[in-house]
Amino acid sequence: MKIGELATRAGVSPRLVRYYEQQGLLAPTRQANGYRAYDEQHVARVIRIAGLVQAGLPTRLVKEVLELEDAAADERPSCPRTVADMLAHELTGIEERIACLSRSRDTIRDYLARTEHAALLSEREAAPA
Amino acid sequence: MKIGELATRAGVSPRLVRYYEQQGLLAPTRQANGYRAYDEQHVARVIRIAGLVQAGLPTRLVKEVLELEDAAADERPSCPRTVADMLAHELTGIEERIACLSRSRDTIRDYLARTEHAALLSEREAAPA
DNA sequence: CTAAACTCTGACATTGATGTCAATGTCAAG
DNA sequence: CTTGACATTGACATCAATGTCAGAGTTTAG
Repeated sequence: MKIGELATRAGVSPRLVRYYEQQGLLAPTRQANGYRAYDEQHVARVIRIAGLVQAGLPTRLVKEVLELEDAAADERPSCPRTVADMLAHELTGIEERIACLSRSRDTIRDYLARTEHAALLSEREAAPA
Repeated sequence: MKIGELATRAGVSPRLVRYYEQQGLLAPTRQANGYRAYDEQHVARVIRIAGLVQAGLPTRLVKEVLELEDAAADERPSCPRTVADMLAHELTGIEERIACLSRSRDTIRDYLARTEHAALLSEREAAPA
């Protein structure tokens, strides 16, 4: 699959896909003509990348998380202490973000529930965005 | 309290505090000399703002969420349908971010647990950042 | 009183994530 | 073969979030 299809399926622009590649987050193969070639896994990966970036992680961090997932098959991955420290630190940051977002979610949810538009909440469940 | 103390206590730069004000997120009073004056609530608010921004919400959204919280005291707040729609939409976005971050959190957590540095996890609980 | 530390405003710089445009190549359909 | 859609690279533009600096006033410590 070429970049246009990938981008459409992942819901981003081709430009962004190239940017992610430039940041080392994506490594498509190339066809003889120089076109980038993607497969199904790349679609999922781009969606994941965009989600993390959207959630406030800098691409540098996204890269590390994805590398972890890639290496997740290893049973007992080796990991120098310094890297482990970094990850533990990042983990804390992520947990803080989750806590912050959860609070916002509750705020909005409660608010909608108390307005005359509570129906929107169940609507969303029926037909998720 | 003046901007310097506020900034220190909230863990951000004075510059950022002024920026948030400029974005309509903060409305300090002024002393006779023109200095901005803050109270305890402002400290919490700035921390909250920084957290939301850090978590990937644009200031425009942060503003709306905070306004909601401010008005949360109202029992049956009125809310035009269009605004409610917007909020419902944002709620979905926030939920997606939470899901994405949660997955990253699990990835990192599992990874650390499987390395020889699992101890870092419990360390963090003892002495949170 | 003076010097250091802080504040104000306003302008300019930067970084990260994207968009856009240009010049060129490729491919598929008519 | 030609035209239109899509690809490539690279440069430039933009927007939000911040940093930094300058010039001027204020406050506080010595």
